[in-house]
Amino acid sequence: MKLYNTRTRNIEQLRPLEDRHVRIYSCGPTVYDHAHIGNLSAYIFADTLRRVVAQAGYTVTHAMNYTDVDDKTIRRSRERYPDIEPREALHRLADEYITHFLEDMAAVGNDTSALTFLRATDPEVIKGMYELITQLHTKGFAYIAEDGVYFSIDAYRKSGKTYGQLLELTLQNTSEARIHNDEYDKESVHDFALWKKQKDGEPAWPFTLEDRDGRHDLSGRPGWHIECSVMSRQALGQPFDIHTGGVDLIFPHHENEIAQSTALETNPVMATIFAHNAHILVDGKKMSKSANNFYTLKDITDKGYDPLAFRLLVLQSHYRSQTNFTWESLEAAQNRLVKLRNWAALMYQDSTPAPEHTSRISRQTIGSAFREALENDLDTPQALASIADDVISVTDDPTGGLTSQQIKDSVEFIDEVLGLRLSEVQDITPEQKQLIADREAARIAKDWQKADELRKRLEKQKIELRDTPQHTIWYRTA
RNA sequence: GGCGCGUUGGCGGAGAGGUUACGCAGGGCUCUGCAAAAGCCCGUAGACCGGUUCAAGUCCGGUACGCGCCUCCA
Repeated sequence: MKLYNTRTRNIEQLRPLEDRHVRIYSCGPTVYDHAHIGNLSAYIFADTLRRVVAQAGYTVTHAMNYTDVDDKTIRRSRERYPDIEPREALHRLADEYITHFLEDMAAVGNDTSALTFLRATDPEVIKGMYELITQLHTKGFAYIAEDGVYFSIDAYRKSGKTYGQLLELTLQNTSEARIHNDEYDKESVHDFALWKKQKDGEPAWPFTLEDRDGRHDLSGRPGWHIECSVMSRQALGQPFDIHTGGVDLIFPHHENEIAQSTALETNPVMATIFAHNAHILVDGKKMSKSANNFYTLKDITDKGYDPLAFRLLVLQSHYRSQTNFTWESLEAAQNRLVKLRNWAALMYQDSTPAPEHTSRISRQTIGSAFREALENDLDTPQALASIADDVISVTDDPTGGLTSQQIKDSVEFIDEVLGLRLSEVQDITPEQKQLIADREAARIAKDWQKADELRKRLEKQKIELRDTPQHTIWYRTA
């Protein structure tokens, strides 16, 4: 398994730190609103990565966080529940959007049962953040300011570690814009908040730190970056193998996570591989909440599209390429999905094995082209192409010379790795099978009128028929 | 201003120094009682300008345009 590593800017062989076990951490959602399809594409990437790593023979521990405390969750919770105690309001809002999130995840084929979820406001996590910040403070990597506790990048650098492990940070590309925006009491413009003191009406957790001036009451809430540092360590230990997220998280989020997580360690590596997915664009621009040019899954389903068509659309392009979302391309993906399902339905139907192909195409050989593509930096477009080449269109026989059992195996294998849920295609009922058999009999008797009538009855049940030289095939219409 | 990425056929989107990506849409043919699907074939893609090479979408340099990050962000 090879994967592009942002840290080294190279495609690298995956070498798990523990034998046959791969630990993955994926930056999850901030639960203040519905996820948009750009968010979902990042989770489709993470889910597919986990599937591919698992099928490559590793056991996988995959952790994801919920950011359930930040500026946006706080603001929204106060709007929504103005009369409720702030922490309770926050919790309610988060619960609500976590539910929506899990629904969306399932709808686009992400297996949430394979994930270990952590919440930033979980008491264990809060405790972990308190401990880490305290230690950072004790060791001189953090300092107390007017409005909170900040991480000192200068101290981190002086300890001999690199701030800027994922991208080249120069004075020019970081300071200029930040100087003008800087409204906080930081020692350096690069420094970032580990903990923020409570403001009016905001939820807060007890927090005290002691320095030479005495004990400071800093009750408030965590900074964004510290959440991921603590949750990843609690779920996976450190260092772990793969850290995923969108490219927009490279800086500052992941850079800051690395600094926090490694300041107290001898090993400067937080995770071996940092893997980042490129964005989905709308009209050639990045989709974002702030630009208000985003679509949610509901927008897609409202137009009658299948959420799994969106998954297929995402998988059709490489995760490191920007993808321009258009309704036309979603339509194309939906058509392709329907055709894949029609092929999957063949697993319930008799097929005539063509001996010269049966040995070539099987669960194992889907593997060679398919698996090879996926294990090469998760090349899902190539893998999908190999399905078409090797499986679906090998011979005149629509089954591709596969027995129904082999099709079933192939479909299940594809599902296992791509999560397209093709195997959920239902078999037809015995009654429907009888109708098909009756029509066959009518055709043999050249009773065309009866044959056509039976076909019409099936069409009303959303089943269409194809007569091939070998036999009659059914498939479902939407 | 700094750093990085991209520019492929009607649309989306890959791999790749010499041979079909793939999908969707379109045209033709075959098959078929009809139908539909499928199969086969087709449309002479590779931003622009130079260079390297026997050979370049594919490597190198430059130009133009677009995008991302540098601020919350998948």
